[in-house]
Amino acid sequence: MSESDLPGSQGGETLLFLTDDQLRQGIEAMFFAYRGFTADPDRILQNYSYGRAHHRALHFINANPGTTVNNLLAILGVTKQSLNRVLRTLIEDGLVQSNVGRSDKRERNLNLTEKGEALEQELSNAQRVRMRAAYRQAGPEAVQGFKRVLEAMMDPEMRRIYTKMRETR
Amino acid sequence: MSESDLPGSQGGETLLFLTDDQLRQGIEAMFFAYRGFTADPDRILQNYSYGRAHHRALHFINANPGTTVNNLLAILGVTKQSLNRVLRTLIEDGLVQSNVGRSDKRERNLNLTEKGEALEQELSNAQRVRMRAAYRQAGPEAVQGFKRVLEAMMDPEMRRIYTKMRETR
DNA sequence: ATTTTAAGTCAGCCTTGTTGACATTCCAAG
DNA sequence: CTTGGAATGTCAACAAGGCTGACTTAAAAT
Repeated sequence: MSESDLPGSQGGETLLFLTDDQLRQGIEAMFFAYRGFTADPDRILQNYSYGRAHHRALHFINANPGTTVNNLLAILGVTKQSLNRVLRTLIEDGLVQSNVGRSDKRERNLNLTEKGEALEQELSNAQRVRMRAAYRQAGPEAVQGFKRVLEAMMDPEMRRIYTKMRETR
Repeated sequence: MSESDLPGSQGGETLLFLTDDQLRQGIEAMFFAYRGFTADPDRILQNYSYGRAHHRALHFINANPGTTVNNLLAILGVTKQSLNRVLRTLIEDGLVQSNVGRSDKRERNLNLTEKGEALEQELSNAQRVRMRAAYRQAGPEAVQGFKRVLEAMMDPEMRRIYTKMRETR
């Protein structure tokens, strides 16, 4: 309404889809989809009386074995007190192992134990099942686009971290 | 690793992109992108000492003028106690108006006041700026795919609500 | 007349985020 | 060798926003 009553397309750079309503739809799609995205792990976590924060820690320790606390803080974007609370219970419960760094003994290298890997697997399996179904339903080209838009939506620093992680895999 | 070493594409139904690593990348993309998605409104909300919950209420009242509390509960997927806490402050602060229903006097019809519309505009403007930039960067085909995957990721009931809202617009 | 529904409220609990203060350990620079 | 600063961890207190359970009021439906 407020812009772009322009009709037609000009191949790859249309403005047609940038009406406020189209953008609102995208916003709502993100909202509803994110709920689905977290629903399955959330259900599983209840059985262990853990929360989403525990899942995130498990996920990124698994993705970056031997990572330090500081690095994890940068990825998760929370305070160290917040992370520490979660990390402590995971260590106490024997899901995460924290080893003093070899070169710098102030640092802690974090790794999943077998038990930790098992839960991480259970959680990400559930999440992958939904992702796989969605990908299959939407088709390969859609998946390309999906990732392109999500990447463009990230804060630059997060995109940097995201890109680095996918490279070292 | 666990499936699909099949090479090549078969036009629209490949399995190539469904490796666990590809799926994990999608999961991480969702995580990092959602942070970007909420970052701008979150910053604004601090100035008013409101939270994300207030934003969601404002958004969906704006999108469904005259909606009832029950309807809003279904959309947001929270308990009425949770919603009521947020709604009460918005009504007290004069952002939302609650009117007894005409046909059914048990119901309350919720609408934004001018003040409420102003804040909703400020918030969704900030969010749209980022969406618009991301859309433009990714291109129109990508946006199509983005929405297709997100829709496929929703719980069926949420997809129903999402679809209905976009129709009545 | 009774039951059900919509809305609201009170109390209490949990998770997960925040600040601020402070201790410890240890690297590195002066 | 000492000292400054970085990395880690911990304590306390607090807030937002979820949750459950119990209960009231008003109005609609049966």
